[in-house]
Amino acid sequence: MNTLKIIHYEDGVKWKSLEHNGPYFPPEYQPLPDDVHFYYDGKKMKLSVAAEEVALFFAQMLDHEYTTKKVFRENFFKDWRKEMTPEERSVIQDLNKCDFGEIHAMHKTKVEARKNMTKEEKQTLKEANQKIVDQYGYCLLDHHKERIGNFKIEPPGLFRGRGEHPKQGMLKKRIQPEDVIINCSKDARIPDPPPGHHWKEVRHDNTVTWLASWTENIQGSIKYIMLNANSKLKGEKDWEKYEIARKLKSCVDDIRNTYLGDLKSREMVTRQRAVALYFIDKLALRAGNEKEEGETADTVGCCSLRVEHITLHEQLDGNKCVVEFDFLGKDSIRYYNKVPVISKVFKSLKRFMDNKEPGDELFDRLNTSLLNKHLSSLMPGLTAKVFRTYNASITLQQQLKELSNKSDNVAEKLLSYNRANRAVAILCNHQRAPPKTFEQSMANLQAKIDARKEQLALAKSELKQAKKEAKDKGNSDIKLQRCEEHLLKMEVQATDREENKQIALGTSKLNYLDPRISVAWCKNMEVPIEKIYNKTQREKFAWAIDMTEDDFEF
DNA sequence: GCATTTACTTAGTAAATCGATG
DNA sequence: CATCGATTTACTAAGTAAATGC
Repeated sequence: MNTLKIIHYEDGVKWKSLEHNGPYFPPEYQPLPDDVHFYYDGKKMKLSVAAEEVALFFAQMLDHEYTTKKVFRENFFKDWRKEMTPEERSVIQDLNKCDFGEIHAMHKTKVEARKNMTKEEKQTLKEANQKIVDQYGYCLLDHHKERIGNFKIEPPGLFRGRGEHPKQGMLKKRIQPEDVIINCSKDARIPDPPPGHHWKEVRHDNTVTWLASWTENIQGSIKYIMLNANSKLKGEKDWEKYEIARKLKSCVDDIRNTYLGDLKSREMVTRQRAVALYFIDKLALRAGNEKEEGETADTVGCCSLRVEHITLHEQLDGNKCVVEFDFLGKDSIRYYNKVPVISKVFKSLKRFMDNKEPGDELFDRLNTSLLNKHLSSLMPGLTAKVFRTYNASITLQQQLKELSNKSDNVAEKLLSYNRANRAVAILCNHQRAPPKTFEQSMANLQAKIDARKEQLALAKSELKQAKKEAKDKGNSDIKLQRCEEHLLKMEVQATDREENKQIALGTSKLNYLDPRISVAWCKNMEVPIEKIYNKTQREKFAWAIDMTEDDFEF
């Protein structure tokens, strides 16, 4: 357990043998039935197959907010016109004159029909899907059968970037076998391309973990077919990640002293680096790589913060030296926080912002590469994101210790667990859109609680009466207890749900919290592991569930 | 006991990080 | 140093299962 890296093979080699059946391709486009029409400027118009397919992509999304956005509409229209025949192109010049109504209606009918399928039809469909999974969903890696995470080629459609993405609405093209690179071992059977097709390339690169790849046409980036999270390869990588974070725990005090000392440096780079590290450590900010302007939504992380993203307050809400953050991070999720900082950091920030305007970088001498180089010199394997893992996991461990009691019942223990989990999610700014039916379902639950309370009160008085008349057979006592338990459970549920309105627990659970902390907690608290990890999660964290004793400490 | 609502799971894929490459 | 490639992290939506009400 002391060696950090599991050395399986010589450097960089990920496997010795890899065999699979290639990716699964989405079905071909089925042209619209003859009674479904597209209209331009009020006139019926039969589209070519290529133009029709793209029209359907748009029509399918008509209920979505995307289709009301200017950028989305413009990008879509531009790309759609490229798919048209010259004749179509000369007619169709204005998206506002396009009537997708019938196509949209047809789509909705189809969705409805799928929902209303009989049990048998659903069963048939399920079996067909299972057949696809059986055929394409697994591979042999070093003679072990492993599940593939995403074995399907992404179907064509309209690009749905997050936030104000400049490329939203562009046509994501259909991928052909001729676009796909297959990776497998030399001695493996090469997967058959679909009939009449060939692969772009077959290579045998055992220094990577992917089975197939293609280049996507929106950003020109590469997409990969990779293993499921429960695979040995991914599991070991995950374990390594947490071991590095634990190693940070052992030297984090030194590192903190180092960057606090660096705040006094005469070198601008060093001071900027120190302040950035202070943020990354204290606030669990992401590194913040620079991004190409105009290619993606305007989002930032620590190193790419600009002056308009922070406001300095000498005094705010009774605190001194408060930094107010307001920026869009990964996935255009807003980060808003008011944080009291030490005065040296505050003064440095003021200096960094001198003579700068909105749009200028706060840390103009710093980038993630520089920062990570420095970090790796402090501890092998240390990068900016290790701080997030470390701070997330250590927070969970602390919170669990603080919040949970052995004497609590299971529902209360789980509330404590969720609260600890939530503290981490808040730290990492993992948000979700409040569920559309949140208010309603909250009101429903409250109504049920009230009803139960009433019932309980009634039952209590009845019991009293029964005891008085000495005709109680002892079983209404138990009934009452059950009723009380149920009420408590619902109240706990209500609290939990309310507190969780805008917070997503999944991301931290899956990616930041050392599962051994949770496994040890379950053992200690005598909570079944199934209560905190569902089947998928148990599979992913099988390594931790197997190896962890109740005395594990992160 | 069945239909409907609600909760939970899984799939899908975009968007980050970070080291390698030229 | 900028770009690229591989891998991890992220949220949303669709699908499915469970709970609930009639």
